[in-house]
Amino acid sequence: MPPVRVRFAPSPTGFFHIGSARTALFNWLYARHTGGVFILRIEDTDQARNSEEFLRLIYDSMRWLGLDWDEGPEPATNGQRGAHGPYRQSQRAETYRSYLQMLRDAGRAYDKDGAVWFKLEGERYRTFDDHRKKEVEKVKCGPVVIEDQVRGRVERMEDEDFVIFRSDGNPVFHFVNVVDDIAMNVTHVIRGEDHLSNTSKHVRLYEGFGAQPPVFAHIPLILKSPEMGPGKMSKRDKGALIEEYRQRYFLPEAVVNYLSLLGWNPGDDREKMPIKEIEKLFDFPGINQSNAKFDSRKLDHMNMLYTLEEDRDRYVENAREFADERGKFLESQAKKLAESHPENANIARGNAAFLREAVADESYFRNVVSLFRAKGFGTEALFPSDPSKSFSDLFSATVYFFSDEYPMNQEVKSKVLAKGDPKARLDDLLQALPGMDFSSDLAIETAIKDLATAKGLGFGDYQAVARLAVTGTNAGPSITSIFRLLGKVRVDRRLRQFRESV
RNA sequence: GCCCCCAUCGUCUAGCGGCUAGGACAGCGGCUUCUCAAGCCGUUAACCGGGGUUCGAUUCCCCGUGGGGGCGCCA
Repeated sequence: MPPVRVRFAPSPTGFFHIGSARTALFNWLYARHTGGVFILRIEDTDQARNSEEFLRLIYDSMRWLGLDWDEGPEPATNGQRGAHGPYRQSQRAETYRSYLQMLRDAGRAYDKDGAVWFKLEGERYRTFDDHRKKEVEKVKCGPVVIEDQVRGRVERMEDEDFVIFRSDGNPVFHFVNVVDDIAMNVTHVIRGEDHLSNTSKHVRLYEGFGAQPPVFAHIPLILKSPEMGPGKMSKRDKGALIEEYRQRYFLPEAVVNYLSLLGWNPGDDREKMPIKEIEKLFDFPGINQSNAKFDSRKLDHMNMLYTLEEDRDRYVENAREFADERGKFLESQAKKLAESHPENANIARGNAAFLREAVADESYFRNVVSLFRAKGFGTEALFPSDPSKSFSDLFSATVYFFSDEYPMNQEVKSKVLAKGDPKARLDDLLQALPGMDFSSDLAIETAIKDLATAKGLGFGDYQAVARLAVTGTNAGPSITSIFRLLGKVRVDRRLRQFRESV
């Protein structure tokens, strides 16, 4: 058995979306599973629609996901890695020319209407095509038989010559795809089911070159979730772009784990698995035949599982980076808005300044972020997808840690104030505060419990009103941690201020 | 219109002729903790329909229906 060589061949004509990522992942997994070679090949023959920016996004997204390639472009050096390059089709014109000559020499290519066509073998006849509303020439030949590793035996008739070089002189997808797979010794083609119908063309081309077709594995597509409507996931659908998850600081392991489960499973109940485990178990028999609908809630859940066990330092680093990025974004917004909407510009500038201050005290920032990490913050709550809500994120959830100007949730306020005797509880706390030990969560908890016991009450009678006073809301970390991080001075000031307002 | 693929809870799926049809997400109910989460316990929910084959079909075959994809000088 020759070593496995698989490839992922995206074209840089748009954002990198989860369908592409999943195809890349399955190829990568198969290479790693078999100890084979994973090739990245850029299919950029359509100059009109290509862009260097989208190309960069492919590299970045793949690296973020951890899908390293053994052969392919070397973007850092503008070079190539591997012996079968170049790996950008825009640089392979010579190869295509010589392969075309092979076809011409074998009498399998001819010119028509300025384009070059691939010639099928068989008896010819003309017929009217209803769909295309024109007469076409068909060729009588046997069906193409594909032994697909996922679909099983698939037969399809390929009965029309097709274009392999456009009249503008550029080769078309079917041609370059097959030529490169031959030239790069690709042994297994793993791609989306939308290519299944194309495969008959490809097999005919392999035959035309006298080459052995690779093993095909057509994997199921990722469809929209029911609430998004019918059809397959497209770049416009919410949650379709890998870039979005990166910007929202999803953990790439979580995204990869979720994606691996879309159309594949290990054959048992396991879902959350380290990538090494997935590598070990991944193989064609585990791949499903039916399409899978995308479910963002399950992805969120997977991300939460990873977040909860995420290494603390990296989590804090991510938060810091987020604050930094968001700060820059806000500053640039402020600059843009300065003349047209000065008020909004001021808000943006203020928020940016806030973020700068928040990260300035490193250990304090670290402590605050860690508190939220322990609560599984990591998805929408922490890093929202909607940039217009520029402040409804970690820093709206934590604003009271960094500023005395935190919003008071009026709904929560009226609810909390309606229960028991909040004013008395605030007075109790203010009175006990000077003597309280703030050295640890446990010490604070003990102090509040002692106070409650002395008054014939429970911890909860103090928790809600204290939380409201110092945070303005009813959600967040434990009140003891909040007290400890804020420190006695600020707690005292806020309790006092709040007491006066009620 | 033609061709190809697919079909188990709302969603991801296990099942590979005999199961009380299992798990996960979401939902619902409860417990626990100082709130919100998380966690724990419980619970609602599925074999698309019709024919065969078989002692027996979710499982194999055919038809229908439904879903998806393709039918470019896009990739």
